[in-house]
Amino acid sequence: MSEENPTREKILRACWELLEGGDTKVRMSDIAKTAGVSRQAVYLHFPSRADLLIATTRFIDEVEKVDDRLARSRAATTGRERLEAYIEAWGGYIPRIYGVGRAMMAMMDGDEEARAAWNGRMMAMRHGCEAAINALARDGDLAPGLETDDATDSLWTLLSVRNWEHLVQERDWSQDAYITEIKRIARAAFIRP
Amino acid sequence: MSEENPTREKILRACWELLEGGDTKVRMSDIAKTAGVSRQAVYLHFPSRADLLIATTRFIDEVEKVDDRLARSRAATTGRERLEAYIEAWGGYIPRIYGVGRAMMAMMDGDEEARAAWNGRMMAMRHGCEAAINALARDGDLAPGLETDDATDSLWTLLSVRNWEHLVQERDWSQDAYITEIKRIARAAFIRP
DNA sequence: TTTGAACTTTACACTATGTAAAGTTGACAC
DNA sequence: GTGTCAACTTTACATAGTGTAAAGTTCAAA
Repeated sequence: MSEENPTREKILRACWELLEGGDTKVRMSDIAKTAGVSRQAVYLHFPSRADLLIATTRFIDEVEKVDDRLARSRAATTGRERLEAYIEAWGGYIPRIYGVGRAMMAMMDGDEEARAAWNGRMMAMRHGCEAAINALARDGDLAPGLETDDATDSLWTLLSVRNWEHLVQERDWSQDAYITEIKRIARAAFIRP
Repeated sequence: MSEENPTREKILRACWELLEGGDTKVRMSDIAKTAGVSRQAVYLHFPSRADLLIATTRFIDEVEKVDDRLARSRAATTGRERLEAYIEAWGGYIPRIYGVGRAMMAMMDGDEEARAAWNGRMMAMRHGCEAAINALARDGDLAPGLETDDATDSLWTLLSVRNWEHLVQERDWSQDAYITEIKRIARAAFIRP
């Protein structure tokens, strides 16, 4: 897991666990307690709460192997397949990062570092959208009258964590129903009829 | 404006103005200073920051006449017209409330009262979505295989403030481009081909 | 001239982050 | 054994913002 320091890892796992638990207000002292270390020990490893959250997202990425998941969608040959594969890959990943993502998003206004870190991740996700849209365009399957840039922004918005939150968390959709519906909308909106 | 108390109104307008200005961290003391009253005077009129924000959204609703705007979409006869009219009405209203909305959304995890108030507004918006979807279904124009409940949730998600934020604030889309694209996606996703 | 409401001023309690520094512990070196 | 170093704990404190409390000011109306 590329984490050789056991205390650091205990803290990261504690942070992950607590945020995953849906606790909306996780304090540094909560994390310390869960990790079984003193609050000050946390500051020995992470200069600030924002840094800890950012490190936690990176840690999750490694443990859950995001890149591998998303890379798989690149194997698809046609644009249509690629679009679906990407929605499945990213859409399936959202629940894994939602806990920490929520905390990061909450921290975004106020902490510039957290904002940049989260935006960076979202821009990486946008590249996947761009690749899918470009593959569609290459096949001549992109809906007529659409610029690839705009279609990329649209798809990126459709796949946002907030939309997942709206449907799965607030409206109680199942993960499967979410994936199915997003694919349906994406097909309808981006693929030439 | 139904606001007979001048000091109270000064505070509400100050709050509105500051949040509209994009300031992400507006403090009670900032609002007091802008309103030209002492910080304590604010607490004389509003028990807490959450209450002030909630009162501000209501104030904006009255000044901007949301209900009137949204009601106009009800005049449309066909489902297709109604869908477009509703997207224009609500989509056009989002920029007016975005400043305060952002502050409310930021406050949502942490303050149950703020959460309930904002969710209430969003559920009211969902009713408009439901009416548009029902009108489409009545005309036999709803895309096949769609339950009206699910379609309502989908449209509601598509029209979320967060999606407007993604496109207009983060990706620099014009308001017109936003409206046009949301209408396009909605047509593609919800109307029988 | 008094009274009362609205507002100001001053002070303080509380919570969470983050800084600072002295004390403890245990492994490893010699 | 003794010393030393790093990692960790403990205690204390600075800071920022919300919200409470209460005494003082002002001004208009009875």
